[in-house]
Amino acid sequence: MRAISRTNLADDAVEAIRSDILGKRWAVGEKLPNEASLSAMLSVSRGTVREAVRVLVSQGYLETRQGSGTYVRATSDAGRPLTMARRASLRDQFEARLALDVEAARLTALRKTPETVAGLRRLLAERGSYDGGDQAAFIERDLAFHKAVIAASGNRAMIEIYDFFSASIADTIAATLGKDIPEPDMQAHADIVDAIETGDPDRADLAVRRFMAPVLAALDRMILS
Amino acid sequence: MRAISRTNLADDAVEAIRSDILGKRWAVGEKLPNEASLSAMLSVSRGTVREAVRVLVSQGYLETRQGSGTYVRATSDAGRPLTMARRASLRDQFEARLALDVEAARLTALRKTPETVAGLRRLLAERGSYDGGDQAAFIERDLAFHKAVIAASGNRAMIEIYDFFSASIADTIAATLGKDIPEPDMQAHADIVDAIETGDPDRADLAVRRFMAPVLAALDRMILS
DNA sequence: ACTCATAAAGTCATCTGATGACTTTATGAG
DNA sequence: CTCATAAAGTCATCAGATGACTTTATGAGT
Repeated sequence: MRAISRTNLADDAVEAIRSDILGKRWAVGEKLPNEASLSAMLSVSRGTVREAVRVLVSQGYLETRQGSGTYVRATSDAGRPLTMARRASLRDQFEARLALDVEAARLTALRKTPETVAGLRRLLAERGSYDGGDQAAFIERDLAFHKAVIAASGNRAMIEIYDFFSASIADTIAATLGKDIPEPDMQAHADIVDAIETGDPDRADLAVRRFMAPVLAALDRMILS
Repeated sequence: MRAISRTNLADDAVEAIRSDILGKRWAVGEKLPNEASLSAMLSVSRGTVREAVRVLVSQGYLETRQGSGTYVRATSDAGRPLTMARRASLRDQFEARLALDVEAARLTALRKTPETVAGLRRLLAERGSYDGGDQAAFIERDLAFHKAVIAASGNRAMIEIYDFFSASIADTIAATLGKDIPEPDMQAHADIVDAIETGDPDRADLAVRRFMAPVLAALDRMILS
């Protein structure tokens, strides 16, 4: 079955370069390697590099100057194309995420393979439990797990929406709150994977809701206080 | 130093093709001439055509299928500035909508007031049943009802996401399929309102899923055929 | 006639190589 | 030291070829 067959070099190149841009590999105004170098770095032809670069130019990330080079115009997609639900409250954003998390878990349960389940368990092991150390890193590992559940559903629309939200939320959380948000424990995470493994969408649904309930409750307390 | 230095064939090609799309030269779902033909029509090389087409794909106007051709995905730029999940398949988009519909119904059930329920009943009455008349108008009335359910949840994030999808999907549905998609009947709609009125989120959840099931089944049949 | 596996044709995906246009840098005469 | 000019670097565009995938045409077998 198809699911996440990315068979498209140019799109891969777009994401690779965009990722480097968002990761501040090059500063704003800085020049990228020339087309031949990018071609070698990404192991694709120069024509494919050009297709990728032109997409990023059309999206405002890059700028090309003939005879000179290709330059970074923006290292963040903040103000850019998605003026969306960013102004929505944190509570609203979490609820939207919950909607995606639940449905993705249901779909993943229906479409799971032994490989996807094994992959989720591996990510969960890598995530570990929060030991009070680097919080940002832990949140990142945690998000990686949840994004993997979405990805396993094979639904591109949900993947993209979730990506948008996770970036936005990570932003908000990091800056405004820090603590006070209860981190669902290992067992709650494992329950989701177990439910997916059974292939029962209703169980997967329930596991995700149980997982998110404490977080939403904590948000309500913060809003009321 | 000119600001309007149009000396860029690929950008010219993008605008030429986009203009033809917005001008409805090709309907949604219709196939464009192949790359060689476009190359000849625009008097540019095939590589330049590919760069232009890829930009339009990234912006949600077109869709390419290897071995088959390039197809129009949307003939309007209404939904901008969300360049997001437009490339997802129709099935994926419906699944994402289902996720929002279900969660919104749950939240609405929890937060309902007599006024919101009355408002939904009124919209449902206005919608009526499909009598074989103006299809676009009916779809619009139908969407109005579902958007009202989302709106009643009070969740701004979901409202905005839903708006984005409904524009995109209305586009696609109207042009590509027309019939063959079963329209859930009056009773299924009424069941949702009834479930919301009870205030039981699980019942609301179930009512929405029952409502959408036939549509998804129909989509599967179309995909398989 | 009808079904269905298979061949053939059509189309996008990608690579390689080459030429032109424009910009930046190096050069050297004055 | 200045500055016109050559040289080098880089993007813009084209042409041709091969591979991968999809759609359509074909024809044997029933």
